[in-house]
Amino acid sequence: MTPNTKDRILDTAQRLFADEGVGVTSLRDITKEAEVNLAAVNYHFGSKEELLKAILERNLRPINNERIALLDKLHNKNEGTSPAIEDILSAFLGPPFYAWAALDTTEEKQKGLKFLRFLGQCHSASEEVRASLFNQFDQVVVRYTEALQKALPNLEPDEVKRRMEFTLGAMSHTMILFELTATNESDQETPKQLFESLIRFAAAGFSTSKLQTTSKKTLSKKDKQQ
Amino acid sequence: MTPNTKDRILDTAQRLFADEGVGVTSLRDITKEAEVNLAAVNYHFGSKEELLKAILERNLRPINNERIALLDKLHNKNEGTSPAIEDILSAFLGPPFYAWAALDTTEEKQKGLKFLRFLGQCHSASEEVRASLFNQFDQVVVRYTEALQKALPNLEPDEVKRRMEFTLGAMSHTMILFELTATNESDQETPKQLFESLIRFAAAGFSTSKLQTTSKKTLSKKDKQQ
DNA sequence: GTATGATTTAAACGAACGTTTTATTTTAAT
DNA sequence: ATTAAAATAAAACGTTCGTTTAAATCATAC
Repeated sequence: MTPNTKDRILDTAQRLFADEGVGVTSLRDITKEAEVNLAAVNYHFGSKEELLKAILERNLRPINNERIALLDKLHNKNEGTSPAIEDILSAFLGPPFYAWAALDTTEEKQKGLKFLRFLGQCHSASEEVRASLFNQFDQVVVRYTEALQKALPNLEPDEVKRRMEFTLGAMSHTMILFELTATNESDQETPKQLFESLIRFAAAGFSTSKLQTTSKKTLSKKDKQQ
Repeated sequence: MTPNTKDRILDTAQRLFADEGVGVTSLRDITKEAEVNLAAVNYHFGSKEELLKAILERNLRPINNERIALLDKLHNKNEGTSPAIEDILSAFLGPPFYAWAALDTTEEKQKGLKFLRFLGQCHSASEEVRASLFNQFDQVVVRYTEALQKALPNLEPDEVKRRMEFTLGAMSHTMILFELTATNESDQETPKQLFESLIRFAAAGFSTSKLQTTSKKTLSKKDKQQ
């Protein structure tokens, strides 16, 4: 309950960043809540930005490692042929959620929720924050995009890239909203259902053929806004 | 090129909010760029938050009005039967993009890009910013969710709600990235293609049946992170 | 026990923030 | 031309920010 100063800062900052956002959370907020001295952040981390990077590093590393490991496992299992779209997406989208679901204590689950929300927010934060996030994340996205392009040979590679962006948007948005559905203790199935729905949604979006046009355009050039 | 003070503030604030984010953009940044006095913001708008609301109001109103009008038109055209999923999604996702594409001058297009990016950022900003955004937007989302639930009677209503959230996430993420693809002047087709891809992606995600399970789980309980 | 390095503490730094105040200029109606 | 209101300008308000400094405390090895 009372770890060393460094971990107290990390835990508290992680929670406040998730709750209030990185930009509006001050070092005074963090150190007061963590019950450590104001100067401790600069002593242990050097600056506020280095603290942010440390939080991202600490939590993202195992998740991204698992993403890569799961993709390798998928490639080994399906020698020669491409894995199923849904399996690829499950390996990509699953780890953050399953890592959270595997947490033991309710206290750890609570902290995990804050971090999922925090991660989702980072996707649309300032350029510096995004840079810290994508430092690790980029390589994972590139590898999964390549796997999806191989699994979808009838789609233009650029179309796969676009659909990967849509999936990333849906994922980050889901992470931000995740806390709202997961805090309801009486319903432990909803979080799992939410991520399974996301995987199915994205898999269907990836799998649709590009030239499918089931209906005509409903917008003409005259329908312009005023 | 040099409108009145009020519009100069609105235009400049819109651009800076989009570029830097709401939280980190100061009134001094805005008034310096707009070449107006610092006190002008509080004189014309009362506060920084009221300025933000004014920007959202000014730009969102026509887009949301068109969304409602297009949905009504769809319902009138398909009397009794539900409109096609892709038509509903096109009516919902199209207006921000088509409003931008209908802008005449490159200067207006540039400002429109900033606003799209700004809008996307607001979706995952602080609670107060989201409140200003959803003040109008909520009613539109509710109406479209109802239309989609009627068009997808085999899906649980909650599943439709979840897929609507996925679509909102993909949309806001796309808006943020939109500027990167649209600023390339040599390629005027890419922005249009991006939104059409989004609509097709979301339509496929909505249309998939809930119980479709094309493959087994790839994650076991033993695969927990360390 | 004493010395040495690591850590914590209290206090202050300069800068930037949103807002307010007061004075000056501009505008428009009589 | 005079007057009242609207708009702009300059300056200062009090707060909060991240960071730094310097002293005090703690831990540990000799």
